[in-house]
Amino acid sequence: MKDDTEARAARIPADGKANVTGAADAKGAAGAKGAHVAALIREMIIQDELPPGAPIRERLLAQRLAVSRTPLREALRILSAEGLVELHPNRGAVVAAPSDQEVGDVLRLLGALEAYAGEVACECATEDELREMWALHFEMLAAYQRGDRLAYFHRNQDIHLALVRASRNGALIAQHGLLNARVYRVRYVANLRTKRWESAIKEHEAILQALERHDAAEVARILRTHVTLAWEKLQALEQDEAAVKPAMPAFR
Amino acid sequence: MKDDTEARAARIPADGKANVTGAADAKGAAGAKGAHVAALIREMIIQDELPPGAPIRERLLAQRLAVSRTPLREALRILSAEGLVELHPNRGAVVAAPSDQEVGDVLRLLGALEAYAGEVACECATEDELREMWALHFEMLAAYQRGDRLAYFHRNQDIHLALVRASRNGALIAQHGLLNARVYRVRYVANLRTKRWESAIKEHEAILQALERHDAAEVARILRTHVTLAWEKLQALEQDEAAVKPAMPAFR
DNA sequence: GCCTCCAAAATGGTATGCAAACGTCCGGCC
DNA sequence: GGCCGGACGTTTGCATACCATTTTGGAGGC
Repeated sequence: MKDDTEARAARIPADGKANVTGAADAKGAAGAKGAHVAALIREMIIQDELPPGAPIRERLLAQRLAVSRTPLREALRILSAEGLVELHPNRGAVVAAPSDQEVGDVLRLLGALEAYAGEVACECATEDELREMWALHFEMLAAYQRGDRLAYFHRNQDIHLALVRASRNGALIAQHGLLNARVYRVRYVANLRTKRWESAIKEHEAILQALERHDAAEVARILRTHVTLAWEKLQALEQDEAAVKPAMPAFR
Repeated sequence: MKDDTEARAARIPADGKANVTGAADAKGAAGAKGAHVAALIREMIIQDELPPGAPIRERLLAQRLAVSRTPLREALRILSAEGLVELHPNRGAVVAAPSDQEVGDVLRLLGALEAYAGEVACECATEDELREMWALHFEMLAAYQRGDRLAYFHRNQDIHLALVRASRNGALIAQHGLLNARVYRVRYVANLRTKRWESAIKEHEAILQALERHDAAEVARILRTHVTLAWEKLQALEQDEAAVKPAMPAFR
């Protein structure tokens, strides 16, 4: 078996080809090979080809990506700064496996960021931007009607991305993209497993309506909790499962 | 003249030795030589030894830091991800020289982050943490009385750092540290040049009092604007100067 | 049978060498 | 005199080779 990752079940398909999270590599972010390799590995991590906790063997991965170890190592340093991999000195790199605590921290932070973005967007979003958000919202509704959870998830992400972009704050957009990449996989899984389609749609509608009303406080209020809700529901769900089967080993 | 940076006037002295910004290198942040070099360069940038816009010559800087080019290049990739240097493919690296727009973006984002941290701290800050913040506040007052702008600036930073830490959100603390590093120098200069000592102190008092009252909304409201105020005042000041001497070349 | 210690293999870390790209400078040409 | 073009030097980018550290397998002793 040459490519053992092919067998993984939890593979996350992306309907686009790359830059799934909208991680906007800022202006001077480099265009060297190392940055390109970093993007490749980032996608591999997000799509669960490199699952959390997996050790990264430099020589192996380098020859799989058909590059030398030097650019690969540069890529790992970049991803480490982004929080997607953990570097253990003299002991190699592993794909970051954030604890529940850390995931919660990042999600709460994301919620605060989006809330702020929403407040700013209330003041400065254009008609076109609002229209585009509504369009994405309806595409999301369409995916909901068809039961297409993947498309639903991506339109959902697109809406949040559009909202953040409407803030016109480059630093905010970049930070949001980075943090989003760190929890992308968790949110995807949470989206698949929880049953809260309807409430999320209602919240989105409320957000967009509040945006049109320029009701910044309301936008912020909803976004704060909206971002973390799916995850909290998933945690509750897992606790229930754990209560049913307490003998399950700590597999995380 | 061998070391031309020695002659710079705007050198920023740090009374501690390192980690001036409290940039908390997160858990798995690597302990290899590359990360160490990155920390060195970060300090050099923050302390204005490497001024914004300065090109970074790999061989030169490598031998000055007594390391080879490989770890130095890794360090540059890290700093690029942090937004402190810009990498131009095949054309080298330069110290990031953020535009006024970008500085404003980062500062507004920082304000939003601290506001959120303040809200959380309202709920979960301990008595000890509050006492420590008051202690730092009084140290800041002492520096104010002595006219020691450097100590004042550092105690000021310490207070904000303590506030963010009180949020107990690792991701928030880390992001705050990174963003803070990007505007550290600007804020230092703004602190030196503007005359708003008193109002800043009043605001800090109001923040701490609101914290004790668990008045999250008030804490957030003040912090939002507090962070950007010094910078805005500096911009107004520079515009006045520009109005007086309009013939000044575009020197930043 | 288990623990400990040692050695060898593998892995990450660093340094250096080579190739390609960019900027610059000088000379020729219009 | 000004402009264009080519050659040179410098600098970055990548790859490979070497070194240090860790880990793992096994053999010996308790």
